[in-house]
Amino acid sequence: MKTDSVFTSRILHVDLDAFYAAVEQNEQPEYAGKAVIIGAAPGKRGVVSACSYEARKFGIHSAMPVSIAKRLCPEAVFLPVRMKLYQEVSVKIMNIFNEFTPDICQISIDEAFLDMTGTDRLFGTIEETGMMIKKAVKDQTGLTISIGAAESRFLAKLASDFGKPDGLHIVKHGDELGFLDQLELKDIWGLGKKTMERLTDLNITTVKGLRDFNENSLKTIFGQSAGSFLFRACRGIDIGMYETAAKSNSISNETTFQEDVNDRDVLELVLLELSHHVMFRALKENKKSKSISLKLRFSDFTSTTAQKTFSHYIHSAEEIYSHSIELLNSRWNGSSTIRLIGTGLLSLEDGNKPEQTELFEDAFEKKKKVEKAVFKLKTQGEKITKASLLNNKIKPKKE
DNA sequence: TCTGGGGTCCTAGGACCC
DNA sequence: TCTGGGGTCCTAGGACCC
Repeated sequence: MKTDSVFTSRILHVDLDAFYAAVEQNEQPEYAGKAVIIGAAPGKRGVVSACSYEARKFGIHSAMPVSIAKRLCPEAVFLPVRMKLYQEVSVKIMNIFNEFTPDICQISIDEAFLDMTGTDRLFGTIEETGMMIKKAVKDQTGLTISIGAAESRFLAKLASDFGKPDGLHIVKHGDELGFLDQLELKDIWGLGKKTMERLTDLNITTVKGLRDFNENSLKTIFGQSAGSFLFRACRGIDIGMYETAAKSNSISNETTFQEDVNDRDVLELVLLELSHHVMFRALKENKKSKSISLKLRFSDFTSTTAQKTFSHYIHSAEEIYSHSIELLNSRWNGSSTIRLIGTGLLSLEDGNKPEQTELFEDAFEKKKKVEKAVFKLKTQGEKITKASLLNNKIKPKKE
């Protein structure tokens, strides 16, 4: 068996091709070879979550408004997102990866880094390893994946993108700059629309061109963090991708209305439902928080957020709701029309972390118990609707 | 053309304390 | 009386990613 010991570390980035669309085509063979678009229903507000390669030929891409996708390709198959199904397939595929290495870092439903360092005696060269993984996934699920290999996560991720679909691209030791210079600046991970605009203003249009700027200039122009990122990215220096454990966690739920709203009753009812969702998820994940956030987006698409941190933990949906209302009142004059409303918990902590409860202990303990009881019933499949929710729903419109 | 939903990280300013 | 500098926490907004 050949070995390629020239690799000091062997990182693979594995990415499922057009994942949601491919799963749907796999499940429903009559859609194979067709333009399939997963997302909001045509005619409704929403965007494309994912689409098949056949649909991409029409210029359709994810995050595009569905209304435009419909115009570009009226004959496409439009399907709703079936997240649960994709989750199941995702788990299956991650288990396949696990047969090749225990060192897996899953970064989204359809992507993972596999550290294959030191596995050459087991699986052969990086090419051979990549081909084996691709074959295993294809055989066991019928889905195709793209793999990028390099000595760093950053380059491996760019390489898998470069080879899409059904790709296997290897960035060889010593060829990092050669690989980067084949890419368009916009294809660099972490370089979004705004930064691209600023780079264009500075007459920087290529990865090579970006390398002409020294680190200090970039830090002065873009700030410490972004400047340092740009300097390293265009040189293929590891940027420490996904290496730091996420420190602040949050849970939020939001809704975009089909038509803009300025009816307080509607906003409050939706906020109540969202508050219950958020609290339910927090309990399910055994997290607690002292901070609440509210998000609003107005008809003109401008957004605002408001947040408040308390000295005690938030233990009930009612608390989220009532504080959300306060934040709503601080941000909304009652006349402008609202497109989106959302609420959430910030800076989550371990739910088991002991807490100091002083004054309102009794009231909080009571609420906590009620919430936990409701949660328990919900998870047992009982349909629980809070009395207040029910009342709100049947409450007659303002006289 | 008209823009979802769920996240993370960074920045900058203000409050407050030492 | 007016004056520092540093540290931490909170808040709002922005950029980016999947």
